[in-house]
Amino acid sequence: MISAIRGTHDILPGEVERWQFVERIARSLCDRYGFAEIRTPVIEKEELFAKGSGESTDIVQKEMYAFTDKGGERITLRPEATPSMVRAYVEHSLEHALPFAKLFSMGPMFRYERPQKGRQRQFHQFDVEVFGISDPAIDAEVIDLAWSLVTELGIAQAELVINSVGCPDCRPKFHEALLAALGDDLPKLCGDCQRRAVINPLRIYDCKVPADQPIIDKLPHAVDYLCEPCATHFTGVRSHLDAFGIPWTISHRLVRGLDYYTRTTFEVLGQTLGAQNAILGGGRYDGLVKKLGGPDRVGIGFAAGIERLVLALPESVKVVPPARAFVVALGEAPRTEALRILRELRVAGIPAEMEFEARSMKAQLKRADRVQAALAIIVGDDELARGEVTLRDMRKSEQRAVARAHVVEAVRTSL
RNA sequence: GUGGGCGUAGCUCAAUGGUAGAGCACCGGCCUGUGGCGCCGGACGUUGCGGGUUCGAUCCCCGUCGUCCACCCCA
Repeated sequence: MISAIRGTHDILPGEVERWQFVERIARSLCDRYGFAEIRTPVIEKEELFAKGSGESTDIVQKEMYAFTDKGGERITLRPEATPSMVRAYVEHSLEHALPFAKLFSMGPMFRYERPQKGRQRQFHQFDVEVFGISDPAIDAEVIDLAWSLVTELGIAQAELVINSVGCPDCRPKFHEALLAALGDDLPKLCGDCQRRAVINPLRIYDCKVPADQPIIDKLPHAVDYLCEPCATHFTGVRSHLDAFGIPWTISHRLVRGLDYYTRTTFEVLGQTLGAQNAILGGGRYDGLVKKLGGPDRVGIGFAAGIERLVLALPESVKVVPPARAFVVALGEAPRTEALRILRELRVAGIPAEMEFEARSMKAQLKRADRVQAALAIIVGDDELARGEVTLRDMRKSEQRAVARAHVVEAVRTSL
């Protein structure tokens, strides 16, 4: 037997309805908030992510499905959406057509990691990006969309955390302060932290080693070292969120693992996801468009893990299939007529099914029951002779004769 | 990449060093043209794969693959 590749999954009927529910709400929200859909390729040049996501990130260093194609080009399956969105924005000069571009996309992402709860090698993201708007109101709008997604899906016990990581002007000062405060304690931290101190001191806040926590708890906070514009921006974001009535808390430890973030960062954390508790995460990336060869336009966005949304969905989300009819045929001549009825119903827009194997009426009705058919249309020699069918209401267990010519109308009114 | 748990019927799981069983699901009968409930019957397994120990392995050992959880990282 050939099985699916490790870390990839088939989404089967019964499960896929929950996905469709999530996707439906996401699209509906984008409609309401004025976001347009964009679809970008699953494969990109490797350098897009080396430059975009950041050479130092784990995603680029060890998690990309990168390979050389038959033309000798370095290609990768996309590990995240943002660089692709930026590339498309730059490549098509969307700053002209869409000066204030509000875009969304959904699709598979790929990271070579060890699978666990809420983490697959092929996973799916709902991704939202805005280009060209720097007002803190847009930060709040993007966060509002993210929060509305979670609440409209009925995900309980979700928590919104925000932070500001500053900009290239003020972050060096914060890094300095961080290292100064660390001082003699630095050698006491874990190996990962020692490396972070050199590459990206901010990410010391990501550390979960228990022994390091007392030291990290005493470190200065990024928000206290923001430059004037960044501080004003962050205050604006918070007051807009308050105006929207969205509950937030500041997490000084929310620094995120991608290099491009500036100013606002945020995550929504869930309860039912095991160790992978981030349902969605994002932030502002004001230098990224320019870095990828585009105009100097700001950006902000987030990505939500669809698997994680589905995991966090309440059990009670059961998608009820539309009412349907089931055609039952008894014998050869009735079967031909039954097939015509089946097609008439479908052409008329009525979901209808039929058992094609010549089985007993009992078996056919059992099948009708299995597919939760609301109506059975029974066609046998008796009905054929009278120019009728028997219309059985499966829920009420009542049935009546209906003229052959009026079958579609009778079914439509009885469903 | 590291650590641990688990791989037995389609699904959920039992069992024993002497060649496997239940519940659900499936098919049929009771009901010769009437589903759900009930009763009766049927079909279904190279016990993940490879090797080793043993007279004999589903069980013990080694390897491998898969899976789950955690670290790491992140959606």
